[in-house]
Amino acid sequence: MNDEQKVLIEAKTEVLKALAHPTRLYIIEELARGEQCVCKFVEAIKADFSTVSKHLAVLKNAGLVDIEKRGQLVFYQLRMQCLPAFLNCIGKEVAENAASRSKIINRQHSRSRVNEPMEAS
Amino acid sequence: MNDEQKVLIEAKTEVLKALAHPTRLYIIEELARGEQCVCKFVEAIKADFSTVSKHLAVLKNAGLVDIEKRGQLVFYQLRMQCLPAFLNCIGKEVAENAASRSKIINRQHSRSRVNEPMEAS
DNA sequence: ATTTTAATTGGTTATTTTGCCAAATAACCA
DNA sequence: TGGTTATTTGGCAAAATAACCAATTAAAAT
Repeated sequence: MNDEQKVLIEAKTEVLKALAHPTRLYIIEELARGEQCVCKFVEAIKADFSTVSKHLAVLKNAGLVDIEKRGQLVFYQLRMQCLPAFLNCIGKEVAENAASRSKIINRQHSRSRVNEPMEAS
Repeated sequence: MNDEQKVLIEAKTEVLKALAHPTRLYIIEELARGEQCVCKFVEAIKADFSTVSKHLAVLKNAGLVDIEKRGQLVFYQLRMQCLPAFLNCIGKEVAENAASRSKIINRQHSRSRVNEPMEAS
């Protein structure tokens, strides 16, 4: 593995690390349905404002979201268009793997599925 | 967020956590090109055998790889078919984001791209 | 101008993850 | 049988992450 390879892999890892937390994944899935302000997440997640804000900062630094400030609210929007398809695929896999153990995950997966945007090549 | 939602999100997060490490991501990308034995990774990664083995265990527990023991070698194979497409997409994004800063990542991305299997619906 | 509301930042502590070493398995070979 | 090679497991120290509190910034409303 040479240096260039390493740089690229580490950059991709940053993106994956940003996704790899339940709170952040939840935020991403919400954003897949449309932009949201920070306050909405705080409400839904029931964590400290500062906690949510820090998670959002991680997503922003990874390039996964864009920000738009309107009035005193800050709106976050999903940036990486290939995400919904992938998350739906993971959801499907996870549901299949869990199928033998329980049916809860399966049912929930159908409900949480999100529309995937058109492929922009 | 109800309990069912939580269970599903946490299950998906496990998968993403498994991907979110440079060594494991490297392994996954190699596996996308075809099965490999543990010893090949040890060589390429230059880490302790035990370290590589533990990373592989993480991938296995997340359901990302299958194992096949042949003789004294253990072969790992990629399981989640939607991974290559997603990793290629992340690579593209990362390359674009980095474009202004440096051209290294861009060049490397073209080279590391991996073929995506047919969509199995 | 001051207060209020929304959000971010800094600091601290607790938890999780990682990587190496040494020891244990497991299959093949002499 | 005993030895060698490939791999996994257990344990521990070091590094990275996460969550909360307090303090700060910034826009809006009074």
